[in-house]
Amino acid sequence: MKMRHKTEILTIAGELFSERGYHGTSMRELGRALDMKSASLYSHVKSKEELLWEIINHTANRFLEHARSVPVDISPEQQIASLSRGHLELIAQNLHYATVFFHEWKYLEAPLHDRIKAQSEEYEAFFYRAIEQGVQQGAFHITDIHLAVRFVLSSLNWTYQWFEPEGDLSLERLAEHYIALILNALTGEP
Amino acid sequence: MKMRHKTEILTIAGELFSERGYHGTSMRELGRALDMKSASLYSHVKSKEELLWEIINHTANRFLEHARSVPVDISPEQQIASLSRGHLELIAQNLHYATVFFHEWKYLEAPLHDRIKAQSEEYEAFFYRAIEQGVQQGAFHITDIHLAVRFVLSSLNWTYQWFEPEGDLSLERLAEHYIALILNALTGEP
DNA sequence: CCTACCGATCGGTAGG
DNA sequence: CCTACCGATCGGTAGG
Repeated sequence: MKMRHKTEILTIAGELFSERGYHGTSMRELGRALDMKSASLYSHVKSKEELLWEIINHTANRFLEHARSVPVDISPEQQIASLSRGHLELIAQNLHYATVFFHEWKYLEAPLHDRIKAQSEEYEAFFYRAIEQGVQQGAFHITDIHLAVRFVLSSLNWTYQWFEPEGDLSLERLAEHYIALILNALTGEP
Repeated sequence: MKMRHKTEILTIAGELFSERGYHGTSMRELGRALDMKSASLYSHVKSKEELLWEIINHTANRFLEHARSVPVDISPEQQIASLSRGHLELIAQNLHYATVFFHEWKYLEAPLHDRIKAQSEEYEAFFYRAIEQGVQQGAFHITDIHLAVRFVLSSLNWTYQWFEPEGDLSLERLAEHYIALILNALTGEP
């Protein structure tokens, strides 16, 4: 009859949702993983969707927090490097949450879905402005900044699909190589 | 009482699975979208998972077919360009199937899962060999080819998450810009 | 945190 | 392709 904290429930929910999907995980399975009855979960959350929302919203906030912490008075290259490194670290160090975030956010109901969408756009704007600065300063050679933002974020996001925290490839090495590839892509002559 | 073809069922299943997920779509919903009872679906397929398998296997085969059709006696740059263009075309022109492929393949049962995994590795090898050739010829400056393959495929794969076939951005323009960014990334000085 | 339970829905089958 | 139906499971509530 030991009491659970909400964060403990969210952690296990993140594991199960990332492995089997939100719709593929039942409250009974989650209860079983926590050694409690599914009915007891409802004293911590008011619905299954609340679990999904908390995982996704928490992750979105962490992405935004990091982006806001990147200085804007460093070079565009350094901004892109810092944004990219933070992005990869967040994914690699919170693989379950990141997987749920990327994989399941579209299953949130409309108002919540829209809030995440707005946060994503705010987040992308940090990449946009860094690349824009780089173009203005002549460091980057990009004719479609929006497309370049998509390209950079695509290469970073997909990491959740294959990265193994216990594998041979360290996060440091991954980040170093990816940042080099991204900066090459942005600076290359047209 | 009009008869349905299996491809028609698969097309609608692809739409529903891509929008609501495999676990989030019921056979009754699929039947409703096809104007038939869910029980009747079982004269076409033996299980819900067969629908998922056919969509994913068909998509995997099309990816492989294109990769095999790319000549190996053209320059590494041209090989990467052709592989990338084909990849983007396949996603953009089969957005529902591609979404199901990327999003739901992990929900296949182990033996089917393994077959798709093997096909994915075979597919990645085409990118690997093209980049390897480019490195040997001095055109690409890459120290970790596996990581470069991941990077390239990541940037391409994520397209299914945001591309709108009816939107302002044409497939041609997308492919042109992405190929330039990818080749920049691979050729850039270290 | 539990037991007991609700109506709804699930994938799938029998038999025509 | 249909009607009728199966046992299992779903998210969630009542009441303690």
